[in-house]
Amino acid sequence: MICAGRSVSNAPVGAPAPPIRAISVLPDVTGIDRRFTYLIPEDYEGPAIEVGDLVRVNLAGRRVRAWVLAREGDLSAELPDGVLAKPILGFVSRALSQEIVDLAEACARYYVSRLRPFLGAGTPDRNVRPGDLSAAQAKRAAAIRARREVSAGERHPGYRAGDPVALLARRLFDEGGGVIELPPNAARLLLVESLLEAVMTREPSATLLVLVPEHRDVAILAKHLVELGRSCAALPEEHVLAASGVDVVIGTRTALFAPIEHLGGIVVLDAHAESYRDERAPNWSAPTVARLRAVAARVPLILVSPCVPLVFSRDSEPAKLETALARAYWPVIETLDRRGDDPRSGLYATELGEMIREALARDDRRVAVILNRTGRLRLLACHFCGEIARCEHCGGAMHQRERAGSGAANLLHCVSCNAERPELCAICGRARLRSLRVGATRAAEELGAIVGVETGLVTGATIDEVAAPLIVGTEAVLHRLRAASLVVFLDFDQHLLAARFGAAEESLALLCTAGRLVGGRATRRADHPWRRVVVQTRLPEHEVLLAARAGDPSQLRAGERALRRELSLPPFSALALASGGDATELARRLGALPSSPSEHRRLEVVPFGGVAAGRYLLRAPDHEVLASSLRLVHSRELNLRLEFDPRAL
DNA sequence: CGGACAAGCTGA
DNA sequence: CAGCTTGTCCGG
Repeated sequence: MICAGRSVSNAPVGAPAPPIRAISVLPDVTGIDRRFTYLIPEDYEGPAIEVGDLVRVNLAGRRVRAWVLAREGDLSAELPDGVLAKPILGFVSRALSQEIVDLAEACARYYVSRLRPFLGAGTPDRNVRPGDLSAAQAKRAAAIRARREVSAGERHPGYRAGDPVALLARRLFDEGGGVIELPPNAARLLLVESLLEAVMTREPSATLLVLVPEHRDVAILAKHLVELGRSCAALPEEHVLAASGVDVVIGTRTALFAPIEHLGGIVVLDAHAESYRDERAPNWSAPTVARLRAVAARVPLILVSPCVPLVFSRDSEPAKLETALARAYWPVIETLDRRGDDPRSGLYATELGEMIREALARDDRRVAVILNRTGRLRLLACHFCGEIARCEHCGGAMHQRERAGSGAANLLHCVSCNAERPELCAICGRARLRSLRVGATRAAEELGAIVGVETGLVTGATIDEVAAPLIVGTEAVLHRLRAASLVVFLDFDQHLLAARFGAAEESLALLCTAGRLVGGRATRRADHPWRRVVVQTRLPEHEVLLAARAGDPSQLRAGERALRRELSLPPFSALALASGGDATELARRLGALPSSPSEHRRLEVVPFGGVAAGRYLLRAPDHEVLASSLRLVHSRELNLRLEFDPRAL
């Protein structure tokens, strides 16, 4: 037991000891993730230090930032013998709040993870001085005054309290939250507006937190809401404003960690979107964290999606619009059945060129053509003997690579071992190879020639604005354009047949995204009959295509639900992938856990990708069983990565 | 993470 | 045995 006060205080013997101001902090240093006790010096003159603030401390001789996790009156119980708490070096920034620190701790527990990634997610990029808050509050007061002047007649022209979308949202909010299946072209702004009304009816000063998948959507939605006279903080730029109390806070997944003084509800738009999942460990996903926050704050959570994944509708169907109405908001989807086509016609159905030419001629909007493969030729075969071009060293498929300088012969390049050789067949030695699978780069060249217009290429790597009327590329195209007359999927079977159990849901999501660009069936018919989504496929009767054409994903979901229940796949089980140096040790410890009484609650540990890979797939009946087992055996000294709901499956 | 320190290796 | 590398531990 120590008296840390002695190290900082010269209080005379016999006088009452001054209060010890100790704080518990977590340093912002990777690989530490431990709490340390520091003191606020007696002569400290900076701003009052609160839970969630960033302070600077001296840790093992280094000056580092650290989050304040708790204020402790008495540190005698916390410190081991002989350890003296050091004073903090100063205040750095306001960052989080008690609620967000609690949320981060709940997340770390849920994902059996370190705390630092979650604290980091909510911390603003730029330091916030305590004084900045009052300026933001002044701005908020102005915004509220402005809002009072908005009369009912000045509302968004589309807003009607009796609109089916508004009613649906209102009903779900009043029931305490839930899932809404909102078709691709139904007004999301109307839904948000309705939820905002609901929040403010319940508590006028409360804030609605709105999540969107991409940063681009933040500005668009925020602009609309401001036009409606709502005070609105767009994250991450307006972190301070969000903390000061506004009607709406909008942001991408990190907005879940925004300090909001009085949260009234959370809505996650396009809850199916993959960008809601952090690709870095601990791979947290926004709908899951949104649920943790909503439960802690006791506010409704509304998940909205045109294609509600099974994880959000395991046992019951989402709330939805009446079928005929929903159908009107779905795009026209047309399939080009390629089964009968001559295989030599390549990637393009005979009528495709004419379809694109018509859309370009009759519409100001651009045409988007999607092929989700980058590069030129992804799989090559000898024109004469049919042998696939493979690497002599590792046997992997070789791709075509352009050689620097024009006119030079192409080289074949092995993606896995980097070997190169001239473009010759390894078996018969002849130099004529043909492509079995064409990449987006090559498709852009070919389509440009077929249609006879300027063609732009967009992939995930494209940075510049692309102005061409015909855009060819990977699905990055769908996120780049705001509207299109025609969207073509050149090889949709690649998505439908992907060897992942989520492939069907992801394929439907692609059609929904494309459907937003071309608009709904109801608005299209008379004036823009060519606006549609065209899908080239050899599987025109695939249930994904049937569901999309019917504008009703519930039939697809019913099939998936039965299948996944049968196979005990999520959401009828919980999965995690353990990898890294000590994954084998983790697997051993999990295997040694005493099995619980009822057999079905057992945890399965299966080597993944071969025993030698040192990766293990963990399966339990539900997340809580999985996480609590992992919490029992995981410890700080184990070097491993845990990925819940792994994507690679 | 990165500094401190201990253990292990090398050359004179 | 100094001088160096490598490995392990720990931070308040």
